[in-house]
Amino acid sequence: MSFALDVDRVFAALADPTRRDIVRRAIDGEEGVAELAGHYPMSFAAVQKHIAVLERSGLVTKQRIGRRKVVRTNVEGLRVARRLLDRYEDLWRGRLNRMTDLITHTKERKK
Amino acid sequence: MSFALDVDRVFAALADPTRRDIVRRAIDGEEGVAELAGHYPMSFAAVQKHIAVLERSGLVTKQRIGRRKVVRTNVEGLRVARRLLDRYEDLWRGRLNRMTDLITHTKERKK
DNA sequence: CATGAATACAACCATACAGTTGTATCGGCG
DNA sequence: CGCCGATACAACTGTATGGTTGTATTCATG
Repeated sequence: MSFALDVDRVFAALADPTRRDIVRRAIDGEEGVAELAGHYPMSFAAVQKHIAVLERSGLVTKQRIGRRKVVRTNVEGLRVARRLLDRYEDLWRGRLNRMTDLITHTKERKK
Repeated sequence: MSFALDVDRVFAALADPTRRDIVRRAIDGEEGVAELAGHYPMSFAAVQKHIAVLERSGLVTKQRIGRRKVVRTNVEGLRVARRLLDRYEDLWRGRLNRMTDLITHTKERKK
């Protein structure tokens, strides 16, 4: 399976509009590489490469169905990124709390 | 000020561990460029460039304090990325709901 | 108001990436 | 089995990126 889910690769993969759109479409997990390629104004091979990038990042997987390979996004990959952003938000809130504490402290000192 | 907050740049900026660490540290908004540079095993100029990338993406801003320029992360930039990931999650849930509907429908047909 | 600390910028190198075209492999189906 | 639909891969081009060193700018402060 070789499931990397490397944070660097996940964010790098999401930094391209074509790839984000592939991720969106592949949520339904119905289209093969060729169908996906049809939606973008670039060569088949280019889209194939984008999908390969997404695959290495762990954001999508491919599964053989009939004679096609269906691309499907792996929500867990999206959650890895989301959790990281959530941690930053937590730190931010922590900072706010510390600032509030400081203000409170100051006020008490002033009394 | 030139506040971009371009999604592409935000994700690209987050795709580097050094830059993510700068974002984390700059949440407290206390260190200047030189202090930040001290934490990483690379040249001052390299860190400066990383900060410039973060600035162009809208993830951090700089503010002159004394003779330093203090770097502080802009939470709104993080939220832009988070919202996008949230939308994917919504689509995913939507897909799950549609699948459930389909199953329900099938069951009813079987009855 | 001159000096030096702090930051910015330019030029350069190596490597990675997005796109192209062309060729090769793979596997379902007549 | 053999064809062909579908996918993969290789080689090449232009451009962006991460890193370096060196020089320029800026401005607080003694």
